[in-house]
Amino acid sequence: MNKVQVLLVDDHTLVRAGLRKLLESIPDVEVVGECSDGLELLTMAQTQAPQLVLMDIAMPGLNGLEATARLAKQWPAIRVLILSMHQNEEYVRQALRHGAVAYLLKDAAPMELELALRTVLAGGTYLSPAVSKGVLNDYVQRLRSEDLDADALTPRQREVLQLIAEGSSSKEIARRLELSVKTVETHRSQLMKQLGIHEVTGLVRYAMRVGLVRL
Amino acid sequence: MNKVQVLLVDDHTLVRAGLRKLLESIPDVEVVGECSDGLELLTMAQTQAPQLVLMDIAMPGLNGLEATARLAKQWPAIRVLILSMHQNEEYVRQALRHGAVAYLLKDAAPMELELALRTVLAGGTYLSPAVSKGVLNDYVQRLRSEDLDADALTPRQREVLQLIAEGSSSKEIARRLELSVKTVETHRSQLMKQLGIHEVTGLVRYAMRVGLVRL
DNA sequence: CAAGCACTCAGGTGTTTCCCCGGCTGGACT
DNA sequence: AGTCCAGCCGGGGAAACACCTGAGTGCTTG
Repeated sequence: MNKVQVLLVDDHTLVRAGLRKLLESIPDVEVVGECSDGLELLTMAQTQAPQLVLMDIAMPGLNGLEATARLAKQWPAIRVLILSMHQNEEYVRQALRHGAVAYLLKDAAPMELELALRTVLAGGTYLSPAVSKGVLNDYVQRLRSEDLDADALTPRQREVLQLIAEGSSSKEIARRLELSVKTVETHRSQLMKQLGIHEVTGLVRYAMRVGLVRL
Repeated sequence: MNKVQVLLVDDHTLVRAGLRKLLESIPDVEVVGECSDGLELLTMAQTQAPQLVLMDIAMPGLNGLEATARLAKQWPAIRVLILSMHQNEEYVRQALRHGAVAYLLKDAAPMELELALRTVLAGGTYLSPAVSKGVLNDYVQRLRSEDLDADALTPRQREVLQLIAEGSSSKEIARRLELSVKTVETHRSQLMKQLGIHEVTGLVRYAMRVGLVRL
């Protein structure tokens, strides 16, 4: 049975050494190389052809996020596990967006590393608990804040708002709802006044926040 | 030390009895009443004044979701834990939106109940692992699907699109970016042509999908 | 070097919004 | 009976937008 070949990327030598030990303590894992920055990774990825890359996010030169993006473009088969100190949600978003399949916090429990590895190899995505908790809370928070203000609207207003947010012009809305264009415009104005919003774009964002339209 | 007073709502007598046993096996928990539907709950909430309500989602008459919403309006201090067979994401959304603080699957491990209770009493929100996993996957999925098409845009276009989606008019954008209004309008047109979108609203939705602007 | 592309700007035309004003109905709650 | 409010409709005008053609710059890439 083949071992999983992992490439290690971190600018701190000592950290790298520690991670290597940790990785090698996991059965079926083989560290095939180490790099100290993103550029080095890009060349080494070619020669070593690892299945996995475990990479720090903060590095001089080409940082982990950028490196992930480029790697994903050139060798999409290589899975990237991001290692980071911050559970900053923006970083997480960026990482995932750039194709990372895991986001591990540096203060995670050692066995998390193995867990993440296994999850990733099984085709999944792993986020450190603290991170995923943040994501979940965000999600919940958003849902919570919704209908509180959404029921400030009358049924008709909701209906019109939804059509607006879906991209219909006043004329189209009038046709669909069998109303006069003027009436639709009145609803529009009312909506804007009540919500304190003065552009269509704001209406769309509002409609999405309250769940009237999906992404 | 006072016990936590819990009200149990489920239309199946046997299920109710089982849950009661389960709850009573948890220290510091006291079941102060049982109801078989939402309407009954609304009256009993008054007389029993429980801190917690553990409620099935599927019930004749007033279902769990509706009941949660009404309860939240009248007695916002009472925390509702939803019990459900389905991990249907829409149900979860609805439940949370209506003010539920937990969403438990009926096939969860018994100790999950205690865990959920403690989490909720500590002011948190609890979702069964299978549920939160779904939520997370959704989140990740969305982020993934994004930049695939987002990098079809040039930096300038992204910049303009973001400002549009944030509610700026062409004039404002021109001022901020120190461009002519005409140039901004050109970018607008280009964006629309490239993306096959013909209204501002569509641009906003697109911008949100690709994560250029937040809700 | 030529081609391609991002980016810049302009003129012009028709449409759509946005916001102001006004008025009329019917149902609900007091 | 009176008031409140959702819903309906209109005129009119300034601003913004959508769509078009055309054009000049500079950088990159084959």
